[in-house]
Amino acid sequence: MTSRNTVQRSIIEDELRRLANHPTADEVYEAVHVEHPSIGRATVYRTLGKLSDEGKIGRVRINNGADRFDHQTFAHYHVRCTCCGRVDDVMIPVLGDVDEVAARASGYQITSHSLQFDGICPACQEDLATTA
Amino acid sequence: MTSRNTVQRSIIEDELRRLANHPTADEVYEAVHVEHPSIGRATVYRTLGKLSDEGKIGRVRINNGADRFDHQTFAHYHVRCTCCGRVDDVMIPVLGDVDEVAARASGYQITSHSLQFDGICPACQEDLATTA
DNA sequence: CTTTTTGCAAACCCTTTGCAAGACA
DNA sequence: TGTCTTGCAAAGGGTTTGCAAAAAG
Repeated sequence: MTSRNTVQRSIIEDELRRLANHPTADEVYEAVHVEHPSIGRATVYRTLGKLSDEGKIGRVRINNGADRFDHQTFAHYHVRCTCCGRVDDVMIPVLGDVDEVAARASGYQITSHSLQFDGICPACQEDLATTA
Repeated sequence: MTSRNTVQRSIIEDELRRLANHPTADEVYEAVHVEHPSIGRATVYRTLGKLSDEGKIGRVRINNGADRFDHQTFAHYHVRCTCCGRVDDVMIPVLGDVDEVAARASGYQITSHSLQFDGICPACQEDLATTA
């Protein structure tokens, strides 16, 4: 069950790092497809999944939307623009004690939390201001 | 664009309040379907959506899973059991200042945040303890 | 009588899966 | 060689939508 180094795997990982900005699996697929039309969609989904399971990349689960993949792996939060859908990093300190507090409040054994912000990105704020 | 009071609407809302425990739209549909086989799935999805848009019920977006609906409408957080999938309330104080902090950190105009916990519910903890 | 809502089925998005062929170690 | 991975197409879960008929105001 060891991971093999295939051509596809490194192409996909490279493309994710090139795109940099939290692409969906499908966006990675589209980008890869331009140069390598033979690489299938399923391979991209499978490979991104494996890479994130192995901790080599991050997976950002978005409420009500496709998962996004992150070339960075350290813990941080994300914000999604409700106008254009883009997703950006939110560089604020990770909540240290909420898991413990939530555990006491719920009786659950907490393994993780995810905090997602929704809002309007700077570009869309501009657009709204000039349109109005 | 005013909301009309239809039979289906009140049946669906009543059923949600009876179920109480964060059902998915499909679970509400199944429950409604028992007594009212003529009510269609699309009606349940549409009605729950409208009710939550109107603020009469809550919608809980679950990472990587079907949306759930909540008969309670005040702001609170949720935890999902990674074993059995159940979703419970987490009655901890709502984070008051994170939106502002996130706005400063990201340049976004933040409209909301959602915090979801993942963990193991008391029942599954039992099961794991006795099985191991 | 006008507008919303319903029920149905089909479409939709995102993702996973079965399988035979191909690539890695 | 033995096992993992690929590519394809089909299936899957969750949800939305087009449309004509029915119901609300």
